[in-house]
Amino acid sequence: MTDLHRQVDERLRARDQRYTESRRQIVDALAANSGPVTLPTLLASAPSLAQSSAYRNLSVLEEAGIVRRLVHGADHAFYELAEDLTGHHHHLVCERCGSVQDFTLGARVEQSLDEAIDDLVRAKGFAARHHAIDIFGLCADCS
Amino acid sequence: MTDLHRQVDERLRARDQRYTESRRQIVDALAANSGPVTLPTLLASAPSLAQSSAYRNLSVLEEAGIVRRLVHGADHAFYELAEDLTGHHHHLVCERCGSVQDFTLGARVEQSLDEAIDDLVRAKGFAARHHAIDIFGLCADCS
DNA sequence: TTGCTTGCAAATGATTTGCACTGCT
DNA sequence: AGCAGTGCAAATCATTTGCAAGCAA
Repeated sequence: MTDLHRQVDERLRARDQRYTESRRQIVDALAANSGPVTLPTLLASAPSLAQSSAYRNLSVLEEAGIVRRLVHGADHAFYELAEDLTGHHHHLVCERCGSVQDFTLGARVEQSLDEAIDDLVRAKGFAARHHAIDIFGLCADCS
Repeated sequence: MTDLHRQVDERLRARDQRYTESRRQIVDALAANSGPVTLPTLLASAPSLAQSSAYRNLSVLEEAGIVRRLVHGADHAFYELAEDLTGHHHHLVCERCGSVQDFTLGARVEQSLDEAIDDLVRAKGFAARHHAIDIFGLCADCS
């Protein structure tokens, strides 16, 4: 059992949930992909899963802080492993084909951004949990 | 006729579309609100509009670059005037009540971010059109 | 046994679309 | 007249949910 699976198992147990075979398949499929995937893509990677179970399990995994759900206006939502399992990153979103690709920013930029956000959020009385940067445009294949 | 209406009219004409009373009502409602609004909110501001017409007109306005549509996972999408009509800004998204609030970052931070993004995007062959920063958490009312 | 999980089929609900009608131009 | 815009009702489609059966503790 890999370290990833151990962490997932732990978080599910903490919420009195079992780490079933279906859930393991979902986590494997998400870990295998380089970026966020849609439900149809996910089902293609784990053909034995029922669609409704996939949705249900993704929502359990999301509540347990294992999976993050992204919505960018395309038909389907995208799913990826939570940042604390894979590392902080952001997304390039193709406005034509809807694909989503990960990227990271240098520590310097992230830090100055964090500081600016801290100030702002304090002034507004907003309790920030995380931030996301999306870059919209055309991916290499579409442009 | 205000400057805003003049600009909208111009962009619609450029696409052979008319600036009708319904569309004007939508633009007024969006301009009157401080942040992005959902369709139900919009309809409340312009009760004589049919729901389907509101959706149809918003999509026309979006294609003409007058309106921007935001999707953040809540039930409804949010709509706001395009940034080149109102100025560059970002969003605080409340994870409990789903409300969305605008904010701006200092020029220094925006600039260092722009530079980082330029480099990145060039390396990936991605044609960037715009970026968005979303901060997720709990708004002042919900926390 | 008890209760979490699953798969199937049916429901939900935001958004889109067909169609007939109204109103610019 | 000719065609864009509108409202109503019906369709679409991702996602959610009810329910009966399977399975782990």
